[in-house]
Amino acid sequence: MKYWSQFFIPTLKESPADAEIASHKLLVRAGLVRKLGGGLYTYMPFGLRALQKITQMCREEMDNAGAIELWMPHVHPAELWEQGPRWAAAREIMFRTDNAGAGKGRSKEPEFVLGPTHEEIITPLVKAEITSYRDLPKNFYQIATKFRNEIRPRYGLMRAREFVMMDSYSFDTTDDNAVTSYFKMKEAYEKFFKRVGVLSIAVEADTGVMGGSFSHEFMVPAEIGDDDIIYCEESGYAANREKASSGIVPKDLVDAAPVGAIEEFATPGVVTIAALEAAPYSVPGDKQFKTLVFIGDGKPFLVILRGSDELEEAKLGSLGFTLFRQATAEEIEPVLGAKPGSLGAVKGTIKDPSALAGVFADHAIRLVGNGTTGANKDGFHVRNVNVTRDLAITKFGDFRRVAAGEPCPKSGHPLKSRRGIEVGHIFKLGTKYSEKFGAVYTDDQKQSHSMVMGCYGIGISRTMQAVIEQSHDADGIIWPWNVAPFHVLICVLDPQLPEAADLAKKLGAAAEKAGADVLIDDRAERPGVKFKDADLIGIPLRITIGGKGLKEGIIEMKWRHQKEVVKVPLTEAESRITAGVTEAAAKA
RNA sequence: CGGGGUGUAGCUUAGUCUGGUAGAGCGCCUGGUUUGGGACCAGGAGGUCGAGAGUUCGAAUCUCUCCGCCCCGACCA
Repeated sequence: MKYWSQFFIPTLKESPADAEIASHKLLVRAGLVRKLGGGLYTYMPFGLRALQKITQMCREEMDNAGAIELWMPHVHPAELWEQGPRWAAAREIMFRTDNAGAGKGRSKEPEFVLGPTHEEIITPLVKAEITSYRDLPKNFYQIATKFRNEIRPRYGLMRAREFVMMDSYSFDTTDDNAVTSYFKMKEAYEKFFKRVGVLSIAVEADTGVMGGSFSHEFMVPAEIGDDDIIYCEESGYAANREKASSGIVPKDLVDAAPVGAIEEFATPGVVTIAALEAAPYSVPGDKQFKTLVFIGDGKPFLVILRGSDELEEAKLGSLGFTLFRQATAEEIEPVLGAKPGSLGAVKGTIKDPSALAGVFADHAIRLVGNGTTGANKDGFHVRNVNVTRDLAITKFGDFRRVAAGEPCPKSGHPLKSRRGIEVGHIFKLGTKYSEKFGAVYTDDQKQSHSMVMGCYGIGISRTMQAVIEQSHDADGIIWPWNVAPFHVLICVLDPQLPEAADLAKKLGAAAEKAGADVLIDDRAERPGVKFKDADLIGIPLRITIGGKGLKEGIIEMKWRHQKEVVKVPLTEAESRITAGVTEAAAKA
């Protein structure tokens, strides 16, 4: 039982100028956090209570799923990262120090990084400690502060430079077992988010810089989310837009028959899809081929899409390049023979085909048939281009961005889209890290194999804010029971009256006995201030004790998520509160 | 990193264009009146106007440099 006057909840009437979204404003107004700098926040006593409840539930669900908690350093020798498979990509977001050894008599100054995640730490550890199949599987986790030098911190705790994350790493003997471990985690995550009281949906996701074979993200639907979720209510299909595919290309597609030979024609000044769609050319976007040039690990490669489609750049990750980027006009011309706007992939028109690392085509271009594309000659295009006859495709793949309204790949119903906040992510990694670091085990046939890994993360601090984003109204936060910093708020309107103070203490003790965390507002404030603050900080159950009510022989009960104020006779107060607490806890 | 914006008291801000003693609301302190949805009256404290340089008799205001913060894009839990 805490007394407000002894505790510390600095509430604000006005929103801070730098807060844009509801949850960020409320975090600050309700006294949960204070900002130190961009993406850096102090968890105030009141906010820390919510964070710790989330942490504890996460710990319990991980333990229940058989994972084992440990604690790893957050200062890492950069060497380890250099040995790992993603130094080039990851160093961008890491806080680094290269003068940690300065003035200490070392000839070479070691470089250190602050850990953004721990694959590079856990894998060498497991390599050293586990060598036998008898010790597998294992899943290690920690709940700790992570550091990422975000290019743009945003929305309070949503994207911070320093944040609390649960990260977990599984090690298995075989691919099948790794899949089992993966789905055990998926189940643990679902239980966790349910306990937190936040609606989250698992969607298929891109593996990004993490690498690995498949992956799910846990998304909290919210308008302000950074991600697009593509989903289908009929089939249950749901995926991050970066990963989503659609059924726009029929499985039994037969390519259109060529209507004639390729024919070059002059298109002076035409360098966009739209310009070719216009008169006098009038070639619809979906009858054009769009040719994009990228540089992958130093070599150019082509991506071909329908003119009407957009590239989903994340999907190029499946091509296996460590680093890739768009090519510049200067890099393009010597290889293709023309500037952007007149590019194509028709056999024989590419100036230097041997320079290319590959020509990758989206499946949907097979819908084109007798299409038009650049001639690799400035100011010229070619028509009657057909995929199998005229293009030298290295590999087909899914590279286009899916739009809402396209058919679901499973049911064929129109796909929908909505925004979401990513609060958790699970990856089946495979052997990418274990091979690199030599994490092998010996099986019962004395054979040596790389361990099969998975890695899993939950943004604990981000989840706290996602809860607020999903559960608030115009007056303030509406905490779900299990994450509420306190469950019961006893507003004592006349704290100077001994009978009111005594009753608050007695009812608080009863609520505590029933399992609730209790806060008593004993401040010498006017009732209006107390009610406004009560709504703002969002404690689920409010009990009001006032001099007026005491004379009538009643107190009041009000749930934050309901409008009604219920008058309760003093004689029933204790039992009604106990019953309310018990019921709310059972439902949560 | 590219584009846009912004910086004045603990918080929200006016004043900047057109240079001339730095203002308000909230919050805070003192006294009084109030007392069931952010009360009222009287008094008070609190500012190197983000930092530095320059122009000027005089700079919050004009110029330059730097820094912080916010928004849009790429990245992420």
